[in-house]
Amino acid sequence: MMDEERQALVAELVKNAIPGWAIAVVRLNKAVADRLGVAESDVQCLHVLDRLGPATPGALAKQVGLTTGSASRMIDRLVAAGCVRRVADPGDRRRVLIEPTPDGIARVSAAYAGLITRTEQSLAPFDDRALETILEFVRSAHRDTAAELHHLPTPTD
Amino acid sequence: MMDEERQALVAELVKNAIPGWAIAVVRLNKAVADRLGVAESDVQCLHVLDRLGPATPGALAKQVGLTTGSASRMIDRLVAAGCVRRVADPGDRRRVLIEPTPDGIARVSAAYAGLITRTEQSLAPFDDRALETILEFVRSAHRDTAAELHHLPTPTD
DNA sequence: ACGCAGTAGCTGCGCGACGCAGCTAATTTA
DNA sequence: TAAATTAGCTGCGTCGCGCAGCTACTGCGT
Repeated sequence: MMDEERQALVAELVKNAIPGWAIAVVRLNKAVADRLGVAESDVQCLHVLDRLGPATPGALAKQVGLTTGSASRMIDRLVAAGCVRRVADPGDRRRVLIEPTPDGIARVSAAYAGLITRTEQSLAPFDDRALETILEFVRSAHRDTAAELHHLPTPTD
Repeated sequence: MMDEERQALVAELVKNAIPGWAIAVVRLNKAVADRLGVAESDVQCLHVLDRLGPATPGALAKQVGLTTGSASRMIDRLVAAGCVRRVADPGDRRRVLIEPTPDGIARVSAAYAGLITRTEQSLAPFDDRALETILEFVRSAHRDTAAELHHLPTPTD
């Protein structure tokens, strides 16, 4: 059985602190999309490309949570905005690789430069031991969220 | 000057771990909206109501990042879905208070019950000292994100 | 070698969420 | 009391999205 102190800490984290942060993150994502003049999906797509490198439209559709048709239009917009390029796959002539342009990467990272600076400053008071704890936590939170993504999508209810 | 170990930890956090989590959070938010059969803004609205209690349409519009007109339609949808109620403000007859229904609260928290359980399990290995560190970090990250929202918004701001 | 199912991506169409501008009603101010 | 301000709601155009169907290419089986 958990002691009360610990229970209160966990409850505060999962019921208040983390959800509050998550809500702000979603709002910020929308704000960034509005600021860049693109759809939220487009920003998400650029994030995925920035993290995973070139990918096919089909893979991007899965990552972003769109149908392949909508992903095709999304890529059209990003190409028109000069953020990505369509590159033919020589090995399979059906496939197309979507590749972020330097300008696309620069634009999206510029939008987050302020937040990164703020966060670095907020991390300053923590010692190395604490930073390791935080990193471990963030990674586990990422795993949990990703896992939930694969268990939740049951539209057939 | 920071030692290299510390610099690597901070860089990993702000350039990989946190963005990776944030991307998953945005995807999950969209997945939950799809699952509940409502717009992403609607889910965000329910979150805000859950955390802050009854609010006016204007306040909700600000919190969610919509115009008052779009917020009005959003509330129409949530009323139709049985998630919120419009309650007249007796003190100011122009104003309307939006109040979540028990059913609305229940539905949105049910959608996140799995994630909360997962997260509680992931927090089990951390001792009380580590949990305090994590809580402190999450709160500061929340503050940073919220602050960025007010500095980034519209170019006309 | 040939045909046929499977895969990858793109397009016509309708739906719905959004912003904008304008409206009414109620409150506040001069 | 009249004018200005605030709160919320509605017509209309725009645009992102899913769905279904299409073409092009691959690879499997006979």
